[in-house]
Formats: sequence, structure tokens, C-alpha cells
Amino acid sequence: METGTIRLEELSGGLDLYRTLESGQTYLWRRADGEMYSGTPALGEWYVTVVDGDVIRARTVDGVLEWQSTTDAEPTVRRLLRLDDDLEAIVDAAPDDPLLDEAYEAHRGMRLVTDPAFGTLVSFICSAQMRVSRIHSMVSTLAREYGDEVSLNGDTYHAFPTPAQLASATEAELRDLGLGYRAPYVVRTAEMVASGETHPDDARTLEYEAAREHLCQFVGVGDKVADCVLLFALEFDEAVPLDTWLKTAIEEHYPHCDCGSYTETSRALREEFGGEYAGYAQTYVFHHLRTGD
DNA sequence: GATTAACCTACGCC
DNA sequence: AGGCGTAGGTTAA
Repeated sequence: METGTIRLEELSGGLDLYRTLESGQTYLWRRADGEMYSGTPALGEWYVTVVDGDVIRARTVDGVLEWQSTTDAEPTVRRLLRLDDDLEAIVDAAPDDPLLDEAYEAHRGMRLVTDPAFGTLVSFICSAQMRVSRIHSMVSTLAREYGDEVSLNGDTYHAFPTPAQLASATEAELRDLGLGYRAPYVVRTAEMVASGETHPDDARTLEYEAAREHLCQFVGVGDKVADCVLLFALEFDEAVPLDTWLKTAIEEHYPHCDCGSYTETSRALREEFGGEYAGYAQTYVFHHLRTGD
């Protein structure tokens, strides 16, 4: 087992691991105590994910980020948790706006994540009309039922299934696992990727709005889910997913941004939130409104 | 292009 | 207790 540490004070803007991993951006990490998304903060708890067959455990203790892995995971940890983002500069550059200021102030140290694209795509297909805790349990169930077993130091975990593994599932099986009407969406999207027809990563090379269009070809993916994949997996920091919380924020704080269609409203809010890092602003506002603190 | 019902179901709240 | 409304939307008319 390989291990590593970084002192949080070395990171511009710090790191709040709990808010980063339990703010509804990622469903591909699990908390060792099983209390992820229960609303109770993690104090020194390990979080675990599997990337490219390697288990990665991470936690913060006494101002230090620690990790353990089957491999030298520092580059992966830096990428997954976006440790090289200059968070202080991003916050400073954000537009002067009462709601935004409040959100940034309340959740210091929350970073965006960069998760693998396929797992993110399926997670957010599952997210339609779902509470965060249930999305997390659905994704965990898919990993348990269809993903490879991997272990670290005697503890066994499951990777998120590959497209081929998930494409081998049937709609009926996924309905039995509680996915409801999302079951056929997940199977058909997995089949599209497994067959080599197309892959969410293909969107990387496209301009932002074209990339969103590209992702909307997957079954069960509309503008909102596409924006989530762009922001949380493909590093399109300007993506602003418009969910029910952001729609409320638009009604109450940015009525001039309501332009009718998703595309136009999203474009207006993106400008309102400063363009380049508008997705950071979205994530803070979303988390601020959803948690109420 | 813009509207509108239908879709699964666990969980919190009355 | 047990029923009711809701939850980070998308699809098909």
C-alpha cells in the first residue's frame, strides 16, 4: 500500500473534504462508516473510490489530507479533488453578488470534483427526481451488483461497472434494484457506450454548448444532466446545471436571467456568475440553498 | 419551439 | 401507524 499527505495550508483556499464529496457532485465515493449523505459531517472518516482498478482512500485529520492506495495516487488525488485549482483566486474573481458571497463564505474549502465520465453519466441519469441519499445508494448498488471487486489492505470494494458490465444488465434487473423508470435509460446508455458507438469523453474536444448537445444523445440525458457531466467529469467549469434549486434562485435573485428556454437562461446565468468559473458558483449556490446553511 | 402528462419508489412529514 | 406528497428530470405525445 502506498500513502501520501498534503498539508491543507499548502492548498490555495483550503479543502473541506466533507463538503466537496457530500455536496451532490459525486456519487462515486463512499464513506467508510456508511453514513455518506446522511447529513452528519465526517470527522476524520475515510472516503473511498475506485479509479482505473485502483482503490483510493482519503481523509483529513488535523489539517492534513492523507491518502492510501494500491498505487502512487498523488496525481490521481490531485485530479479527482482538483487540488491544483487556485480556489482563493476563483472566489476572489467571482462577481460581487449577495447570494454568491454568502454561499462562498458559508462553504469555504469546497472544491469541484473530477470524476470518471461514464460513472458520472449514469449517476446523473439516476438522479432524476431523486434525493441525494437515494442516488448514492442506487450507484452503490450498481457497483456491488455489476462492478469488479478490488481490495486494499484486506478491505474489499467495488469499482463502478464498465459500460460492458452495465450493458449486460436487463431493464427488469435494474427495476428490481430500485431504479424505477430510469432502468431502461441506464441499460440503453450503457449499450451505446459499450458498443463503441459513442462515449461521453468524446465531448471533451467540443465547444461547451456543442458538448452539451453531444451528451444529450444518451438516453435519459437532457440539458440538466448533460451540464452535470460536463461540470463534474469533463472539466467544463462554465457549465451551470439548472436544477430546481437554481431555478428557485433565478426566480428570487436573478429574474432577469429567466429567458424561457434552458439554453438561453443557462447562458444568462453563466454570464451573471462570471463566465469562466460559473460552474463553481453554481455548485456553491446549489449546496447553500439545498442544505440551508 | 413550447407545453403537458406520465414515469418508479423510498423516505419524511403529517 | 398508514396515507400522502415529494425528490437535483426526461421522454413522448
